[in-house]
Amino acid sequence: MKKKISLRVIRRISFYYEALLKLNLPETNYISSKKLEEVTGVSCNQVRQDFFYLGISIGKQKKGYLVKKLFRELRRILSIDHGARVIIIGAGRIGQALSNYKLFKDRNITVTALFDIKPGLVGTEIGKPGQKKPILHVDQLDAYLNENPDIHIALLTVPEEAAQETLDRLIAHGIKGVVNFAPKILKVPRESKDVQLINDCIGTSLYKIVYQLYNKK
Amino acid sequence: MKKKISLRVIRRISFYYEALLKLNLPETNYISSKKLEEVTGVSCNQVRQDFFYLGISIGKQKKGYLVKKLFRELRRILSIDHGARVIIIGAGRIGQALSNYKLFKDRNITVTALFDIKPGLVGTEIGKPGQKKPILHVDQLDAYLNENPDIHIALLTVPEEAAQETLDRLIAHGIKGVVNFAPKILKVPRESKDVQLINDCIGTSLYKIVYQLYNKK
DNA sequence: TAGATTGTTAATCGATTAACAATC
DNA sequence: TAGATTGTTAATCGATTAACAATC
Repeated sequence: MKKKISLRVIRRISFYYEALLKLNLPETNYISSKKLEEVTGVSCNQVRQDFFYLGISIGKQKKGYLVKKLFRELRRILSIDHGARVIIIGAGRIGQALSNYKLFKDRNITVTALFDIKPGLVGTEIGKPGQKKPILHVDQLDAYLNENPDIHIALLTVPEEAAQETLDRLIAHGIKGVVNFAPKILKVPRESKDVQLINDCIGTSLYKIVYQLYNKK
Repeated sequence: MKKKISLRVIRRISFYYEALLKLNLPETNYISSKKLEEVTGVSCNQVRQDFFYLGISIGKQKKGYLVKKLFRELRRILSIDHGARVIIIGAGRIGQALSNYKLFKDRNITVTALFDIKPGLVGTEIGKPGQKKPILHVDQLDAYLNENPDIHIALLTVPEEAAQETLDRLIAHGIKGVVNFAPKILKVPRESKDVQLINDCIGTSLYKIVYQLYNKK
């Protein structure tokens, strides 16, 4: 029975990893939970709690965590060395932005292709020379996934109205993980419970700001 | 002393609002918490709990909530009738996508202008005819905010490297609420505790999917 | 009336924070 | 040694779920 790891934990783990990337310390240095608090904003107690929960017990009292070892553990947890390959459905502005996302490069995630239905887009390529990604027609999805059996993840950036329908189609084609960026909560059909879906609806957090700003006493 | 309302509650409230928009029921209809569960995926218990917590007690036993009244309450909580006006800092693909975001229109949020530093962008306009928004230079920010004293919210879509610096600058110019979309946790300086900041880092949830997919037993 | 649905309280669950003995 | 920092447990906090009396 696997321990369940919440999105919150994974998100913090990714903060630690990014902070480590950015600090660019020699591999033989040590970094303490206190220092990690400083650079990530996550309390040192939370840092240690996370490490404990995930079974990372590599710290040395008085010193902290060996950068080399910590890197290795974080990479393992985030499955960075798997080098996940993903596709993007919807080649609008958000899809295009994601196709070139620096964050993904740092995590060894490769966008291999985009899919759309717009005649002006389909058949073109985007990205810098040497990293060009084709924009294919959604009808080519099935063939593409057959040719690329290592692709299990899709990022969904189609318009809200097409989102649920497209998700169903992706699942029918065997996709196992989907991140939905449209501002609409999607649901995985009952019969496909093994499919992972995250609703990462862009911009919805704006309403907290609006709420707070207009409800000050 | 104001009750603290978490982002989660506000997000769910926005789901209810959107569901209501989409269902487009006659104002004299009733909608039950059970029906809201069906269309939003939020359990009926949670729906009633939220309404109770927010002081919305307008239900009728056996019927549910009068659509007209419920709309009014949700709009009030989300401050939709305030018609918030916001600016976007960073006119790249994500900034441009947000400037034309359907979700914002539904919520009566208006993007009035974008800011950037790129010579090719500054001075141009984007958006459909009749809704064109200027792209101004970041140096014009101060003057712009003086001319538009009703603008208190900025959406931050600059590259990661420039994010913290730009946030500090926005705060110096009097901005009171910021949503950060860059995949980097930003912090509000200690001396500006009244500024609301939400780190809505796009794409970071992808790591949960990757994690889950590569850690199946 | 019987059935459905609310408002509200209590129980449960999960996540964060605090504390501290162990020890390098 | 004294001080710092870990790993781990316990306490706290907050959010969700369950239950049910009230009542239309």
